[in-house]
Amino acid sequence: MSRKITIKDVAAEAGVSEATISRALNDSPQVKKATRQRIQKIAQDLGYHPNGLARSIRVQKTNTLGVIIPDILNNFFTHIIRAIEDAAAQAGYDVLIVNTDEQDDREVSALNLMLEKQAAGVIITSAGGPTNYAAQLGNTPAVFVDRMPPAGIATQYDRVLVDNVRGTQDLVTQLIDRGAQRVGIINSAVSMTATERLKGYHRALSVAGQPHDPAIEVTARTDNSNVAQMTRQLLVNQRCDGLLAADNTIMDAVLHKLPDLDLPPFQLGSFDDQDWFDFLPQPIVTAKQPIAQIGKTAVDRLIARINQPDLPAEEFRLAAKIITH
Amino acid sequence: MSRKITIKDVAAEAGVSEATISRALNDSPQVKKATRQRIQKIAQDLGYHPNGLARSIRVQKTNTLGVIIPDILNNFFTHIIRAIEDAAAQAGYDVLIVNTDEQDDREVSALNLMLEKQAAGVIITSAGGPTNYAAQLGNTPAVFVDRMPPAGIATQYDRVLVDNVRGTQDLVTQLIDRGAQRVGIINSAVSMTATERLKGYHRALSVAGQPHDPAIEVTARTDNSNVAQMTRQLLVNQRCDGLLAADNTIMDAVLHKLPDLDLPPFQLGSFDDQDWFDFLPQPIVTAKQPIAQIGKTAVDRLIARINQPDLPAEEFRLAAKIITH
DNA sequence: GTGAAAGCGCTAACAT
DNA sequence: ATGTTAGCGCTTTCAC
Repeated sequence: MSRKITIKDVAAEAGVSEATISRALNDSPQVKKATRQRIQKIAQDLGYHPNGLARSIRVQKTNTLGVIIPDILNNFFTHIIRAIEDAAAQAGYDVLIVNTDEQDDREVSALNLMLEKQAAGVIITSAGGPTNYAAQLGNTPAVFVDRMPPAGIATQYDRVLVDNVRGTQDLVTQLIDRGAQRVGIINSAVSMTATERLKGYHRALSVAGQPHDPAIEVTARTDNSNVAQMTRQLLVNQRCDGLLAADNTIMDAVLHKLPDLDLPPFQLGSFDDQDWFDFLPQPIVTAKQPIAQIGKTAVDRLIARINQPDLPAEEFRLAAKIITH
Repeated sequence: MSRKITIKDVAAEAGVSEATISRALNDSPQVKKATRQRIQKIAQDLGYHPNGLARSIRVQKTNTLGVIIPDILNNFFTHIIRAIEDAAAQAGYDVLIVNTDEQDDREVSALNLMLEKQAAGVIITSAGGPTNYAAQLGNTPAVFVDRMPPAGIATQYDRVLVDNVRGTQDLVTQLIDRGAQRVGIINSAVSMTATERLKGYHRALSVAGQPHDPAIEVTARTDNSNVAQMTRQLLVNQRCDGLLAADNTIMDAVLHKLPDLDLPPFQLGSFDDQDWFDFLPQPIVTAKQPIAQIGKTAVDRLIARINQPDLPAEEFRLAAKIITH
C-alpha cells in the first residue's frame, strides 16, 4: 500500500522546496503564476491532500466549531444542526457534531473531544446536568443554545434561545380563542425552559380571566415515560378541554395515547412545530421556533467571540410564530 | 487571556521531563505509580487537555471516521447517524458528520475535508452524482451505505444496504393481500435503489398474477416536486386502488397531496418507516429498514478494513421488515 | 524509572 | 520569486 503523499513528495516531484509548494497551494501572490499552475497540477496528479492537522498545529488554530446536541433524532435539533452547518460553512468553518442522548457523562466526553480536537469554539444545546462548564471549557469560546446552563453561570456565556414566555402565552391565548375553557399543560423536564413556558401559560390564563389550577399543571420526565398517564389524567379525570404539550417530544407521546381515550372535542397545542402535524386527524396549534435564525445567530456570535474574546456575554431572544395546522 | 496549557507547562510544574508527562498521562506501566498520580493531579489542576492534533500527527493515525449524509433532516439518516455514532464510540472512534443536502459539489468538499482531517476511513451514504471516488479517496478505506456508487466501481468497495427487491416484493404483496388490484408505484430518484425496488414490485405483481402497466410506474424527482401531480395521476386518472411510495420523502409528499383528492378507499404503502405513521387517518404498510444493524455493520466493516486494508470488497444485504400501522 | 533528542507535516520568518 | 530554517505539541527510540 502506497504511503500517504506529503508536501515533501510534491516538492521532490516538482523539483522545488517545500516552502514553494506550500505557497503555491495556498495561492500566495508571490509565487510565479506558471510555477503555481505547474505545482497545482503535480499535486493533483499525485493525489495530494494537505494534512490539515499539521497545518492547524503549525498555525495554532483550527476552523472547527464543536456542536453538542442532546438528541439527534429530535427534528428540532436536526434543523438546528443544519442551520449551524450552513452558517458555519459560509464563514469558513467546519462542524464537529456530537450527540449525547441526554446523558451527562456523554456531554463531558463530547466536550473533552472538542477540546482535544482544538475546536475554535463550541455551541452547546445539551446542558442537562451538573457539568462544570467553567472548569471544562477554560477559555474556549462557547455559546449556549436552547438549553441553558445553571442559573449561576449562565450569565458568563452567550445564550441564544426562543422567547418562551411570549411564545407560550400566544399559543395558549390561541387555544382559548378557539374555545378552550380549561387548558392543561404537560411541561418540559428542562428546568429553565419549563419555568418560562409555565410563566407564559399563566399569563395567558390571567389575561383571559381564567383561574390557575395546579392540578392541571404537570411535568413530563425526560424520557416522557409518564406522559401517557398524564394525558389521561388531564383530559379524562380533570376534564380539560385544552391541552398544551410543552415540546415536540411530549406532543408525540400525547398523540400516541389519544386513540386509547374516548374524548369530546378539545383544543391541542404544542411548543415546536413538525411538518407532519398537517396529517393529524384534529387541528393543532404550535409555537414554531425560528430555528434557522437561532442557528445563524449562535454561529455568528460564536465566531465574533472567537475573534474578539472579551465581548460581554449576551442573551439573544428570538420570537416564536404561532401556526395552526 | 491565558495561553493554552501544553505538556510543557505540566512538565515545568511537575519538575519532570515532557516524556514522563506523556507516559504518565497515557498510563504507561513503566512510570512509577506515585509519579503518575502526582502528574495526573497536576494536569487536572492546570486544566490541561492534550492536543489531539499533535498526537495524531505524531502517531500518524487518527481515530476519526468520516460520515457523509445526503439529508440530515430525513429521519432515516438521523437514525443511521445515531447507529454509526454508537458503534464507532464503542470501538474508540469519533465521527465527523457532513450533510451534503443532496448536492454533488458538497459531497466533494465533504470528502476533501475528511481527507484533510486524516479520517481513518469514511462511510458514504450520499453517492448522488459523478464524484470520482477512486481518485478522490486514494487508498482511504470506504464503505458505502444505502446509496451505491456507479455500477462500474461499486464492486471495488464494501457496501451495506437493505434487500430492496425482497422488501418491496413483500410490501407490495401485503398491499395486494389487503385487497389492492391495481397498485401504482412512485419510484425513487436514486437509480440503483429505484431499479431494485421496481424489480421487487414487478415480482409481487407476477406472483399475484397481476399485469405490469408502465402507465402506473412513475419516478419522483430528487426534490419530489412532481410527486403531488403524480399522486393525482395514479389515484385519480389511473384509478389505482393501491399506491406505493418508494421512500419516506416521497410518502411525505403523497400525504400532503391526499387531502386535495376525493378518493374511494385504497391501500397505501411506503418503503422506510416513520413513527408518526401511527397518526395517519388511514392504515399504511411499510418496509422498515434495520437501521441500527446497517449502521453497526458499516462501522464494523470499515474498522476491519482500516486494520486490514486488503480485505476483499463485500456486499452486505440486510432484510427489511413489513410493518402495518 | 526518567531524560534528551529527533521528527511527524506543515507554514512563516528570514535570507538570498 | 524561491530556499533555508525553525518550531507548533506530542510520542518514541535510545541513553542512562
